[in-house]
Amino acid sequence: MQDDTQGRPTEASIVTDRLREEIVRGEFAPGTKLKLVPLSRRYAVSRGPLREAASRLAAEGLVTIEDQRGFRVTPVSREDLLDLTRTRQRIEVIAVQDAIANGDLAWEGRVMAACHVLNRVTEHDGSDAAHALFAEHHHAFHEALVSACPSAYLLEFRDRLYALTERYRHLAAERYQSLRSRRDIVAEHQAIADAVVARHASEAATLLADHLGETAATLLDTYPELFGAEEEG
Amino acid sequence: MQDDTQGRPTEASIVTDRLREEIVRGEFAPGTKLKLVPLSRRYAVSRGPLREAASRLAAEGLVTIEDQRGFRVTPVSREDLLDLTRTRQRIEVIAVQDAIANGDLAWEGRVMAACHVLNRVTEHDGSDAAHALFAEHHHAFHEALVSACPSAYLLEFRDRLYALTERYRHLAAERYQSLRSRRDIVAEHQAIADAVVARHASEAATLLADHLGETAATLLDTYPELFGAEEEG
DNA sequence: ACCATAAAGAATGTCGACATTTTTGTCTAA
DNA sequence: TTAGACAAAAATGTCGACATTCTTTATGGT
Repeated sequence: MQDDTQGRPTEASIVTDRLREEIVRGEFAPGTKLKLVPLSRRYAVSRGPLREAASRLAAEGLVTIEDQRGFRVTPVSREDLLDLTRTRQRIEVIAVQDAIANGDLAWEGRVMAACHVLNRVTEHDGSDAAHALFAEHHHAFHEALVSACPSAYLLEFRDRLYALTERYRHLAAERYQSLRSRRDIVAEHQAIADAVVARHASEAATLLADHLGETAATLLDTYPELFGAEEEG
Repeated sequence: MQDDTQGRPTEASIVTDRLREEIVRGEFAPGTKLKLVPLSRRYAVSRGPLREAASRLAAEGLVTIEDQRGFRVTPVSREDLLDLTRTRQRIEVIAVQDAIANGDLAWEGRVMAACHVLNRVTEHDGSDAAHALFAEHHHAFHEALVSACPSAYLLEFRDRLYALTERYRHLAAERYQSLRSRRDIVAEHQAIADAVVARHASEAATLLADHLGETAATLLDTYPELFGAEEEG
């Protein structure tokens, strides 16, 4: 839990954010040991702040602590992705229904705006920049959907689950250049946005849950061999 | 996320558990600054492991980080308790329904056993020891209820919410000696256990949600003045 | 060839010290 | 009396060094 009204952030906080982002981007293989000396060179900080960062990320589920053996990027597995997806479906459904019940007009605007931008930006080419842009706006869209949910606890949990899922996406996308399925992503997003703005709660819930489920299913049966035991780092 | 198969735990892990327990027990007033030098004396460790512990607890919501200003016990408020309770109702309801759908006979046994023990131990007197015993078995009972839920993510989130709620309970109980309401706690617990074991999912959900809601309501309107701005430490 | 054992190397965990920032306390001026 | 500025004190954040533990490699026996 971090305060918003902050002056200079601490090195530990900075490195936490950087490390989180790099893990989510899949730049460390799952199960990789987070060796503090190399990392301290990479980030130009000592091991102290790094330990803090790893400790925080451990509580978020991205890092695993093995006492006396240091830190490790949390492994991935088929079972974990299934549980993650199922949980995310449940949480996001609650959050979006909360948002539908509580959202005002400005919220509707944010949803439509984010959806529009996302549609225009959805994987025009396969470049890295395009993928990053997609990831950014995809995140913004899903964030907008639930942004009218009044529960801070629910939203925070949702954020964590989102980050964990993103890692799976990036891991798959990184290894297999083009992560494109036969789904019409634009149509899915548009349908969700429409249902949400029309305040059709149960329809929105179904669409959103299916959307999340489809993503996981695509990952799983397109790249089934990806999620087994992972090698050392 | 901590591994189970561990040899000697690290000082940071030990102190994390101790600090968490003390905060949950309400031994630090909400909003209190966690001054590291006094704490390092108290736990006989240096400030390094303490910073790690505080960092981990921050991700659990028990501690708040203010960069360059150190750590602080997360404040309490009426709004926070309401959000916490509402979220907990939703999460626990899902978890218990999962458990009902997936639990086997051994799980039923665990529920009945924990309920029985809890009934026999429910606040016989007002002593500290009795209260601690009640807290322990109350925790065990609610844990047993959801122990057949197969989702690790859901259970972990539930644990966090439970700990946060426990802090409110202890804070109120600490200040006001006898935390006894007109509720028949034993009957409530028994009804939940019965519904759960009978696999009456929606009835169990209602009973459980009401149980949690009642607890929060009791805290709020018995001790309304407790949850405002808290003093410095 | 294989396993157990032992030594060497590497990485972690912890501490104490230093620099910087925040906080406290005091004094002055309006 | 209050507000603001300045100095002193305290607390934080960060680093580098030491001891311990884990890991790897080498060694020797069966």
